[in-house]
Amino acid sequence: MATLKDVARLAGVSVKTVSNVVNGYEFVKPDNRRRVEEALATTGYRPNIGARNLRRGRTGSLALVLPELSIPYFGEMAGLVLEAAGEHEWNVLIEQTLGTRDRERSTLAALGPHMIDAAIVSPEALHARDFDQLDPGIPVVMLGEHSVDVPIDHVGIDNVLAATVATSHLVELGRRRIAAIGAHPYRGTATQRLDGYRAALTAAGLPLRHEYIVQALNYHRRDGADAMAHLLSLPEPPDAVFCFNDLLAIGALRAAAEHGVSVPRDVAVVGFDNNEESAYSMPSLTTIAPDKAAIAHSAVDLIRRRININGGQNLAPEDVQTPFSLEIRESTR
Amino acid sequence: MATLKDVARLAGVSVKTVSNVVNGYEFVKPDNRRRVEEALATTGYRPNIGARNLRRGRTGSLALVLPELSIPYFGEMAGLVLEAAGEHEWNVLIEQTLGTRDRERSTLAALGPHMIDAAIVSPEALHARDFDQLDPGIPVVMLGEHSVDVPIDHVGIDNVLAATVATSHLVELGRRRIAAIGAHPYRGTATQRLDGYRAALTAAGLPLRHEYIVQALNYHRRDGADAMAHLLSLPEPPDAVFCFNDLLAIGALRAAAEHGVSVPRDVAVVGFDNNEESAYSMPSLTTIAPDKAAIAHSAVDLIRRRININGGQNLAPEDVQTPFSLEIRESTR
DNA sequence: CAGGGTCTTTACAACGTTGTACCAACGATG
DNA sequence: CATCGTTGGTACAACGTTGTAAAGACCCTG
Repeated sequence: MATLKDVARLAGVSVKTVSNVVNGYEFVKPDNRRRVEEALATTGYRPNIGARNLRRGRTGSLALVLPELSIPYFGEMAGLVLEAAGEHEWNVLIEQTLGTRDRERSTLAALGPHMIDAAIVSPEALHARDFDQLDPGIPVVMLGEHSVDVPIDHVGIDNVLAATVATSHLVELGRRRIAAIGAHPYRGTATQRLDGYRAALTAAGLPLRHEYIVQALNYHRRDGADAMAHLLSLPEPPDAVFCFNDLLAIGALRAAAEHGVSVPRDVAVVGFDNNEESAYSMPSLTTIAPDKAAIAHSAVDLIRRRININGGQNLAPEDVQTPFSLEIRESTR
Repeated sequence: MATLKDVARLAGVSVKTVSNVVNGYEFVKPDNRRRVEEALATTGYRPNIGARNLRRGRTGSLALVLPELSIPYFGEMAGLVLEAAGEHEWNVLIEQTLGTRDRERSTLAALGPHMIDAAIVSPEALHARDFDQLDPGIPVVMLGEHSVDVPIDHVGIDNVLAATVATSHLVELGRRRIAAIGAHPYRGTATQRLDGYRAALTAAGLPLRHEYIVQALNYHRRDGADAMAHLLSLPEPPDAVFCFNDLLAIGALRAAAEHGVSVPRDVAVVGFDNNEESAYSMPSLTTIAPDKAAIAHSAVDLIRRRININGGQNLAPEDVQTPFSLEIRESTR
């Protein structure tokens, strides 16, 4: 593999002149520039990024920390973050935490300032004090989850509002026994979505019935199916269900079908996330559709802001709210 | 950020002795070792991976090149590759090609030997000669697609056999008008799956009807729906369909429902890939289930083999076939 | 043609790490 | 006591790049 030295020898100039040509430095004599460019071409020179970064003190990589790539929402988000980061010539190193606090913590701790310039974290089980682990010099943006006590940049939609919109939609359909699937003991977004659900019911003058609020410790399809089966076994089953993500909703659709309950006639279902699969489920799924591309771009922008503005240490943490919409499909039609 | 030098000064030893302690070198006096370890702890030293790799001549990263993370199959595969690579302390840099030959080629070319130790590539549109772009010093493993002319390691299932199994399953159900969705002008796996489909029909003494073979230029849900709609509009529509991936099949299920055609009664459907969503579709999808974890592990193993065995340059390219099974669900029951 | 500025190039050091070579102390051996 | 091998430690160079400082070439002005 050719190095600057090799190219310099071939072109008959110093190493630094080659470096200057490679980096687009202005003041190089046309004659030398030509010879260097020829030498670059014949050697097929490619800069050693590692060495460059060692010298420059940055790495050119971002870390993207998320629970699991096999979960559609995170797969889609990861793809968009890759694209957004690529526009600024960042490589992306993806780390999976599998949603456990242990792995989230150790990943945060292992994120040496040497491997990456910044991190985008989609936490699931982190506590506020876990962020102490993190090197203070490295900017972090949190996606989705919004741990209030941590002074860290954050991007996401207004979960309370979105949940209210979703629940109100069910109210407007004339449903009166509206359940929620996805309550969670300490997941922040779950709490916010539950708040929005409650707010919508209260605004509509509907009672809050605790038996209509079902926990889900994981947000997989199976959990949604189990929760729905439970709801349908109640003496007075709901006539609508708001699920805190699309996977839960997909599971709920299946459980409904297996119980011979028609969606949306007997039970209307709303999801959250707008996974690609939700447009094709049977029936297709009404869902809250966050603007995922906007989330990805905002996250990258927040990082650029902290990196470019001298250290960005004493910038106040920002909280960017990205738009969302309610995508109405067959499951509530 | 503390460096070896800082730790050495604090412990009152040379830089190299600290380096020796960090790297577990045996012959360090207990007394010094203790002092160094204390200094390491108080400074919170973390090795600069970039510098280490520059010195050692390796990067500690793999590239994973695939079409799109938002496609469930690749999301799931990426997650498994991350885990498999993590077991050997490799970081994974993911690059999306969006399935275009241009981006696949430029990604291959940009894969300097400096950023990564090796690459795992899941090509979609690459031609054999595109691999010339690649630095010969960097090991590559291809997933799925098997471009015959390229002397490169490869991991995947036996696509011809798997397609035969899928099609034969439909034959055994008593279906006689079996269609295939997913033919593709130059995608290798498509050709192989078509071969397997043809072989199964021939073995069963069924005629090959060209109107039952539908192209799909992309393998998304929409393409499957379009193809199915087309098939159902034929004067003699099929009574079974083998789709070359699960997304096509999911689309086909929806098109069938929209045409008032019952699955599996009127048309049985088989997919390929066993996406997680396929166990929850309505009806759930019979599908070829490759052992994805085995693919991920084999790919990482092939890379380790090439890297460990001195240069691995003159090792014959290996072709690892991983197991698969037929997962029978409602769509053929 | 001396003086000054602008362009152009270069040698050197440094980023943080590790391999190599070498030196020093030590106990054991002859 | 000279020699040797083992153990423990160090100085230095090198990985490939770029910032700094300084030197050289050039052109203008008076």
